[in-house]
Amino acid sequence: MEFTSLLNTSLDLNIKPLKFLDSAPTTPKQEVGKNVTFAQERVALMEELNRVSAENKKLTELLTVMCENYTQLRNQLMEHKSKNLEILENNPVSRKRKGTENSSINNNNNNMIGPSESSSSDEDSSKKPRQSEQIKAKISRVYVRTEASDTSLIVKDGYQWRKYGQKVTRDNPCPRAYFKCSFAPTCPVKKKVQRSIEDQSIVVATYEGEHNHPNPSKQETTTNSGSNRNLTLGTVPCSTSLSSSGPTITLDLTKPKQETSSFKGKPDAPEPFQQYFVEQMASTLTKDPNFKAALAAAISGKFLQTEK
DNA sequence: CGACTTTGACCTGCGC
DNA sequence: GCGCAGGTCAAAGTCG
Repeated sequence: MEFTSLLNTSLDLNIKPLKFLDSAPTTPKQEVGKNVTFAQERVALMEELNRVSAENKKLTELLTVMCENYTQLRNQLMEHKSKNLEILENNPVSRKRKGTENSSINNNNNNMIGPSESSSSDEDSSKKPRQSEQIKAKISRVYVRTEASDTSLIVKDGYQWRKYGQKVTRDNPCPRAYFKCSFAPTCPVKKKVQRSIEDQSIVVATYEGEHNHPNPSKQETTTNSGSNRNLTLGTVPCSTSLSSSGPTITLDLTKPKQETSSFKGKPDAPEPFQQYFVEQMASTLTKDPNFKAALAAAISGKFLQTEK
């Protein structure tokens, strides 16, 4: 478990200042009523703190499980890739359009997020000769969770796209939309967007090629202050958003491969990752009214202590 | 009026 | 060669 050992997600809420209440000096009889109220508040605060601590512990456990799953999946992926390479070396010529071995050796798997789609999509394996130059181009796949009721195949990645076609493919009843980057007329990047056949709330966006211009949204990101924030996850650019269906992390995998894969290659350099987690946790906690209440109680307790 | 979307037609590659 | 399937084109429609 490489990350949990490096990430200390527990929150040092410094609950000790409240202990002054236990050792509060004896008060005159006329303040007995006041003490009762204080005692009640103290009990309530302690309960609140216990609850928040328990929640914190739960979150830490959850994170541990997530990291374990990630490592497991990564190992499986590496194993799978090496196996496929062996197969390809043994059978170098395969003209099957539906061949899965081609798709498994291209860049897709390196950039995959979420569950790997072992079934279906063959769009990357069926490259035409006139697109032979594009085979070399970067191909990445991004999974984005959206509202299942949302029928628009829009993946907000900061770039400007122009839809030029839509097609219903054989293996997926949901239509596939074809987009071209319209920010720069010379930009060769294309994008295919289709809902996952397994989970229709997940939209799969496949990017082909590299943008020959900067991300037009990057200027805006510096002034972003809403619920949508753009962060940099190490060298992996990503954006987070909180929706009714829960938080969504979208990785911008259109960046050059060496940049996006550097995280995988250097799991022993998790500082930006840790920073990202801290930011995420801080963001989540500041949105939690219970946490705010507990924090306010802790701070007011500290003030009371200094006043005495 | 320009930019964008929709959608049917067309092109091309692949398998049989 | 034919049919199928994915990808692209371009005219028509829509919207701000």
